[in-house]
Amino acid sequence: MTATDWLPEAVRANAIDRKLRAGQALFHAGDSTVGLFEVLEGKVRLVRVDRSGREAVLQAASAGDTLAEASLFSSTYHCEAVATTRAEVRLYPKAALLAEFARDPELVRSFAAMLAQQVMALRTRLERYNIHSARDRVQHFLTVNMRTDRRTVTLPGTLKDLAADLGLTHEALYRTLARMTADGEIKRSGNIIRLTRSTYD
Amino acid sequence: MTATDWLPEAVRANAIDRKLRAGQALFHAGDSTVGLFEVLEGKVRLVRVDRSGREAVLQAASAGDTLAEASLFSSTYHCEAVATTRAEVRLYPKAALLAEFARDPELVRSFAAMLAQQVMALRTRLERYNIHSARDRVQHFLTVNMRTDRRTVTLPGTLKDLAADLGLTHEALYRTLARMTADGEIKRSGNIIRLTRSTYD
DNA sequence: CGAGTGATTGACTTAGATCAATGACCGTGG
DNA sequence: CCACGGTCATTGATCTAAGTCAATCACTCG
Repeated sequence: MTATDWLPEAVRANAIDRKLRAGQALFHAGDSTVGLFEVLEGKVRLVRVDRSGREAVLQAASAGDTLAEASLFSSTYHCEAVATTRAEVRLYPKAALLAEFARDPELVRSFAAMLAQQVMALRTRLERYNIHSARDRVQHFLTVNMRTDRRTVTLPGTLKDLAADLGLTHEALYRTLARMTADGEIKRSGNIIRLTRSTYD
Repeated sequence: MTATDWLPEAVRANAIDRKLRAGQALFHAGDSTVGLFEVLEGKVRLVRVDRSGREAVLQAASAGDTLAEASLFSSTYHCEAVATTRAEVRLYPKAALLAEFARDPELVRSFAAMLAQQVMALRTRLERYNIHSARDRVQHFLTVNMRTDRRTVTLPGTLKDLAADLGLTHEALYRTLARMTADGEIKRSGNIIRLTRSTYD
């Protein structure tokens, strides 16, 4: 379920790791594309800069995220990539990847499947962000991430991470969870949240 | 640049159009997947329902949007699709699509390229949503959607649509634009916004 | 043991949501 | 041809939920 699971050995073997210091650029707009990046450690940002020097973040990638998938189908980059912390990235060179794509059509399908999955996940997060109330946003998250028992959700990381993921401050999340617990809507034990059967049904 | 541009004639020829009344379901969780949907008119929602009947919207698709790309690689649906208005959808049957995929590897690449593009666009919108200030959010939108002259942005639809896209109420957007205009940051003429050179640089 | 981080709660402020009203515009049907 | 219903654009007033600042406690790690 990691974003690079679909990559075959042939491509992995050609990967190149690279360390970056904070502030160092990975590529610039206009550079020729070199391949697919995976962030191993630290944080890397894709940024577009307008003529007055204002920056707009296109993506903030952390460990485990992939970068610049679309660049595989384009000859130059259209944004900057900069490490915002000391970071380590892995490059899967474009040539090796495209060669594998040509040799193995099934691989392209896996790639497409992974991308389709991502599109869905991103759209879902986007919908969540359209909900303005913190409580409803948490509800949305819980409903979507319910385990198959349809009762519990296991939180992946820290609550702070979750807060960032939900687009809330961590304080707002703590308070919201506290209120939901007080109202008997959920029960928490460690990093597991149990949905209490709603009263109206 | 439409989401279905990559579809070849062979697949288009097999498309099936279908009209839905408001509230009508397109498919249910557990149903076998039938193909890729394109919304021609109206609105269709992908929804996940939890055991207490609470709904979480996974995607709200309007005219021009595509639906359930990931279902091409899965045998059953994992959510409900319901028209929220009278709507018309076009179905590209799975069999025809997969057959074309098998016949023409280049097509899968086009599909992947389109998805990669979408992933990037969605990630960018997500980053925008992480910005809490309405003004900075508008700035982000403008910087990202600047035309090649790097000075002007042409608004696609109505301001209300844009507001929804930005995750703001239309009132908030009007006010923000008014303030930015008053501050000389932008100039508006019709649906074109011109970025005034920032003062600090 | 002290530094660093996560979890939590309190107090205060504010930006944006909400409710409301108005004018412009546009198509349409009588 | 014009009145009318609908939607967009815009602005005002008000309210509240979430952001911000701040403090505390628990825990881990070297």
